[in-house]
Amino acid sequence: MSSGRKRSEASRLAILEATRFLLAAVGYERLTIEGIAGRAGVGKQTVYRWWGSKSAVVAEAALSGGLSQQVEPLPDTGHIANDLREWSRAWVARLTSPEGSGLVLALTAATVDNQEVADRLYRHFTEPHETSLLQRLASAQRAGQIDSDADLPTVASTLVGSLLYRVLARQRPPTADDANALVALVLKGCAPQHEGADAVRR
Amino acid sequence: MSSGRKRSEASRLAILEATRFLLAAVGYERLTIEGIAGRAGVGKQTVYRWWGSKSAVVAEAALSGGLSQQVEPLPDTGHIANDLREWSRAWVARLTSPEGSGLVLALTAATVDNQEVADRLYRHFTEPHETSLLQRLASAQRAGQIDSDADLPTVASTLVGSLLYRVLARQRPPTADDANALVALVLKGCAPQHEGADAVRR
Amino acid sequence: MSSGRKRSEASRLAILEATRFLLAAVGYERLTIEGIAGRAGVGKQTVYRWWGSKSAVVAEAALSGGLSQQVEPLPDTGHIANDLREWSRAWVARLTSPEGSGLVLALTAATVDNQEVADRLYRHFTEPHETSLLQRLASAQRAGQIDSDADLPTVASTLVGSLLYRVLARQRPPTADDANALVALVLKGCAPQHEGADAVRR
Amino acid sequence: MSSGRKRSEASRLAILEATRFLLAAVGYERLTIEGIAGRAGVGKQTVYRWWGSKSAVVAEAALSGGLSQQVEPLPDTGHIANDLREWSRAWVARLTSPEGSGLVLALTAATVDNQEVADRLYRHFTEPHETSLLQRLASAQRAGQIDSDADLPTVASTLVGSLLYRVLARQRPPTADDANALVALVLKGCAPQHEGADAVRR
DNA sequence: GGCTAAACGAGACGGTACGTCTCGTCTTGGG
DNA sequence: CCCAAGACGAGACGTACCGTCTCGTTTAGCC
Repeated sequence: MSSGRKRSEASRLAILEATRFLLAAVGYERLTIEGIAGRAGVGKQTVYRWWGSKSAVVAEAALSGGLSQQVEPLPDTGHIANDLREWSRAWVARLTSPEGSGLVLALTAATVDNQEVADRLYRHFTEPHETSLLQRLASAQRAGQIDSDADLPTVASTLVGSLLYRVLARQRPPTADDANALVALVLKGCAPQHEGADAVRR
Repeated sequence: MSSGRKRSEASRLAILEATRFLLAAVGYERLTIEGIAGRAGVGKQTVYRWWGSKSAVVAEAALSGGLSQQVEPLPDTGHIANDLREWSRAWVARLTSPEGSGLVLALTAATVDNQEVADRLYRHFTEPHETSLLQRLASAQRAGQIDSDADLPTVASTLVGSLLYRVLARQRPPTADDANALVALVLKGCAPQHEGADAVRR
Repeated sequence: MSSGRKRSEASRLAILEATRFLLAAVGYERLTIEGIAGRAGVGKQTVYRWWGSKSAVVAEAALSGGLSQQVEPLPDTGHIANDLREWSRAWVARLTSPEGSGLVLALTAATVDNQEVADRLYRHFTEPHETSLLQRLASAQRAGQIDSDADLPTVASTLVGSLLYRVLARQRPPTADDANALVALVLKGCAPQHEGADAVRR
Repeated sequence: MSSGRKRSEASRLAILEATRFLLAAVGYERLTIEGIAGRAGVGKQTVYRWWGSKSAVVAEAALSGGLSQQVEPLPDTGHIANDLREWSRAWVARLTSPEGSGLVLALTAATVDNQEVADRLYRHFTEPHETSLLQRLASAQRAGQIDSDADLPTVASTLVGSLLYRVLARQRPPTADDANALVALVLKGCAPQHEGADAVRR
């Protein structure tokens, strides 16, 4: 019962790096496995051995590259509005940077192409942001800055999705002002109900 | 100065129909011009003569097919909450139907692939919904049901984008309850300010 | 009822020429369809569209190139021994020339690989030589220079095959002397049986 | 300092056996080193360590398998015609058996591919037959059954090569009758010259 | 009503990339 | 030091489509 040669970590990294480079250079549609293998100095089989589809390589390349590490757990200064504004500012900046928007488009294409990849990307890329938001919102809720009846998951996914949508639409990319407007809208939407703040009442 | 043969309407329709069929059958990634031409009983050149790219055919096929006609201009019963709930219910139903979600995915892929197509799709597919929402919201604003300072474009695009995002994420598809929660959040977020409902202010 | 574009004669010829060149340059085993297509300036599909296997291209390339045209119909000077010596000299010269022997090896490999190609090569390459020999032998038989009971097909195929075998064995290639010895052996083997067996003498 | 593990005879035999099996099953062209190693339950490296090329393995497999052992040294009953007929009958039977003809084709392909293998195969496979024939012919010559001037090597190689050629041509395989006709032709061709039967001499 | 010219179906063309197979080499760990 | 296992870089396989380019064959207007 022998074991054979070990998987080459150098090749793995070269493939992911080449994928990231080419994704930025030519976009998802024009990205090819042959191109990746060529630029990584690797046989095509080595790509197929471990990934089996363009979308899978792209997913792992994106997840192991920049962009996802920085899921910094949202500051908690005690002031939810400031914290959300800060978060949204950073999120928008990242989404609208050249690499960021390109990556969002590529990952979206991969998501569209492949359910399994969609799951993986969601789990490692989008969900952490929602989770992180959720925790901060819950903390604000406990602090009484947010209504105790508020539907926090809806709030979180609205914040994340609404901005992503603006990037994907490829029309005017979202600005810091858009982000602030969104935060304002949503925060007021879940503000605590003391006396007369019964907006939706009727 | 003769004019030559006219463009064949039959071929045009056959191509769009074939595109719609194949899009549903195999998805955007595996859709090919050759496949479209073959199924439409048409030469490839006839496709290239009038469209020139996969994404362009897909865009026109989608826009000329179902889904987009029904941009009914949002009911105005005078009760904004009810009207938005009704709109969101219909919107979610359409997005989560098998054809609907498939089409959203395909159009997203086309949008990602091609800026020009992105513009066209936005203009004919998404924008009308936002516009229609916007008009209803403006009407509600005039009726005092919505705060006069509310940022209506942000409200509209949040409603549209937030639900689209949930479809694109391909995780749990949005439900009528999700839609209601979103409407409630957003409506409260732009409710009129009576006196001290200044939750976010401080 | 349309017809589509016609087959390109230029491509056909370029492919056959490239095949001949590469066969001489690298041999049958190292000949590739990609190499042929590349050197011919042609898409691979154009090769596969019309031939479908390496051996088939090689067969047609060989048959349409040199070597086979020259099945000159064997001189008939009335002197069978001289005529056969002349034929065998030319046959050996052709088989042992660099291109000749290379081609024989390649065609043999193709023959081994593919029965259908074997048939075609036999019919167009070897058989004509045997037929041509057979006719000359029959003429000699009528002239009384060859025994009337002689088994001419055996004689012809022995002459052809015996020399080919020496080329294929890739040991000492056959010489003019070998050819003469073979002719002498075979001619004596079918000499007329009268009294003094002076058939060929005059 | 130590001599390490000894070469595994079991692996060697398994490789040769697998080669023979696969040669019969799929032919030379579709035979692969990986296939051999796989079927032999052996690492590829073990094949490369000891042979280094497909043709080399095939050569050794063929030589160490059936077909070659039986180079029985030709009977000598004192009657050369009978002995040659007996030999040719056996030779044809072996060449035209399913395994025999397949092996001839495979070995021919190997011969074509590789000069070194060609030498080895000639030396161990074809030459012994010619040598054995040569000895019997020399004996007949001494017995006066064959002309003293006869070119025995030509006779022997004609007998061997002419029949091999018929197998390689892959048209009608040679029969016992063909063999007899060949023997008759050749034997008459080197029959002793009684008086003035010097047909070919001048 | 014949002429001309563009659009049509068909399908071959030079290409690119696919995903698979095999090559010959290299690495690992067990015997 | 040999071996089975098996990953590796390389590159050919045969297929699918790309977008372009002929081919006849309709099918309009226009004379």
